Amino acid sequence: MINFRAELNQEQYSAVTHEGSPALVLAGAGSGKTRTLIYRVAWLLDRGVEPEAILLLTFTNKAANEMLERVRNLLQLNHKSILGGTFHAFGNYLLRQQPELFGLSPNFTILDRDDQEKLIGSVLSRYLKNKPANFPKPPVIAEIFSLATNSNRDLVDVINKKFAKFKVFSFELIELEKKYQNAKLESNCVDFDDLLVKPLEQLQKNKEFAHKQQNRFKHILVDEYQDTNKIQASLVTELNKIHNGLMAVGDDAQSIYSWRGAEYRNILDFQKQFPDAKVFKIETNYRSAPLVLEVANQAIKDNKNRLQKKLIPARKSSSTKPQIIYFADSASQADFVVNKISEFLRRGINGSEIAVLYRSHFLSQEVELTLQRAQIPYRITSGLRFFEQAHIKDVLAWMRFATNPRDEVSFMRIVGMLDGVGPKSAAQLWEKTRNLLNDNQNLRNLKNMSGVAPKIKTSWEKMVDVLIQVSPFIKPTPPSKMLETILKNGYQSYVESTYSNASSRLEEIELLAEFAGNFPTVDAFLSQLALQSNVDATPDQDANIPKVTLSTIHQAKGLEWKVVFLIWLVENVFPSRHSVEEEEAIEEERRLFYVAITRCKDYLFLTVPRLSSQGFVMKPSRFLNSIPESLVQIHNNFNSSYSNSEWGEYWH
DNA sequence: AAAGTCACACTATCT
DNA sequence: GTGTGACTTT
Repeated sequence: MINFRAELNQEQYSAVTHEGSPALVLAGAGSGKTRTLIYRVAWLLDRGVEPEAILLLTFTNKAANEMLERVRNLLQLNHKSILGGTFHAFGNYLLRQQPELFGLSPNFTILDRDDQEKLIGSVLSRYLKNKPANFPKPPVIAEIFSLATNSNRDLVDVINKKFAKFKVFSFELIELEKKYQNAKLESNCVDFDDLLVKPLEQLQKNKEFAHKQQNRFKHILVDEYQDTNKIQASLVTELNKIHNGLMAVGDDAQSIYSWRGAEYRNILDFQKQFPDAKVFKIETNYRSAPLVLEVANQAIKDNKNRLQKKLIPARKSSSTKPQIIYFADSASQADFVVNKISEFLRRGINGSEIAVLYRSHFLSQEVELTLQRAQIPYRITSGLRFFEQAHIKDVLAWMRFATNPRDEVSFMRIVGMLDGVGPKSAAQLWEKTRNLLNDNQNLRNLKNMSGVAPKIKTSWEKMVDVLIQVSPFIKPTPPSKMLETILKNGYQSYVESTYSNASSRLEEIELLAEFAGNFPTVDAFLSQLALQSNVDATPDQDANIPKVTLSTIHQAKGLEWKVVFLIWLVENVFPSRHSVEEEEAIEEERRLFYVAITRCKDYLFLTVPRLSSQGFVMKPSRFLNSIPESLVQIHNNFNSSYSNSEWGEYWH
């Protein structure tokens, strides 16, 4: 049905139709990497491979869904049975199939980073009654644990190399880690890392389980392979053992997640790992104008650790040069960006074709405010995920505890909302609750629990009543109904009396309830939320209005826009001050710079504010030095006022 | 002693 | 917007 030869270029075609051994596809930015993967899936199906035998692992769930959707359109078929999503979502899938195999009850819940920190905090306060001064706080501890897991290294090794100032606490941290692992099991909870580690453990030691999975997946397709970590690479290696049908797609120049354990060496070492692997290179870039591409090529050239690979433009050259613009301060930078955006909009470019990118979330503020003042619609990928806001987490805590009454973190969150209950009494109540529910998880037992202080007795009983009403054990109700019950029986009035912006928070809970309507069971609903990335989940009331995008570079991965503004190109911001000490870290920042530039199709603006808000002079980013002046237009615009006419020449 | 409240600082990057 | 630390109230 599909004419693969006609619809793909030669490079893509060879990769898509490869057979008989693992394949590594080195696909430069904008080279049709996604297209290649989609046609690969279509080709496999076309050749009669059963959809159940295909596993598609991507960096976000959204990417997987979009790809599968495009495959369906391509083949005009309905393949619901292809498994696709993030490694974590896949891990969750395996765990849900046979929870007992992994030491879990079927109703286990997933801890996000915030929950993880809370659990570590409560284990810590039980374990170390008097914390030594300078003992790391839960967020840092979580980072240490997680990095060790994801890079498959010893805790001590990670502490010595990356967290040297906590060397003196190595012993305590090791103990704490064991207790934390234990606490998760007792809570019947898993964290993100468990979603990878637990399946890998079973694949390595449980022959029967391994065999079943290895047999099932004849073709494993992995996107963004440069950002997989050791555990993920091992997972893939194990799953690949019988059918050997692995195809990994990636670009070592775009590896930007080493700080969470990603190993771009997984790409460099691919042929060592799979000796019969075939390597394909896709180097024709369809996305960017040649000058933009040349800037990108120049930007990355100073990196030593990389595979030699160049991007060749497919597009014809245009006269528009990328621009580097210096401003007096960040306020005039923001003014310029917004003025320029209005100009593009006036000239008929759709808002959804424009993006403002930056190194860290907080850098978006000025531009965001200026856009608001100019009444230009935008969407922003905030640091805080929608599902991680306090009020959302609150209602979810009710649902989670009702679903999994061993979930300590959720319990603490709920009782913490009762008037007169703080951390101390919450911990005491948890001890009692845990003992009471130990042999019988019937929430009704909590109603008359002894030792509940008189002043909270009434609110405690009310709380238990709500939990009983929504308990899936007592009577299963759809998640949207559960939310409604929780809201009506107290949470709504809690929000109203707690937050000044209660109405907008309640609206968001409404939105959540609507979303919950898509899920028949709580388990499905809750795990979906935990696994959803920020990119997947931007609730949008008026999705039809085109919006300018504000995003971190990390979250912009894989996306493209006609117009890209890359702002705050200043030393210690980009590259970040945390990276300037180490060459490896600088190389990663440079890759990030490269990712940012290669998002752009036509109009690229690199902007530099010269004075900080405190008035001291900032140094322009070193990355600008690697761009030859001949490739760009440079503007010095130190006066905060600039005339629009000055930019007129830009519009030829 | 625990809970509540207020002022203040300050932002890595994320599944 | 959130987390923290100092202060006041229960």
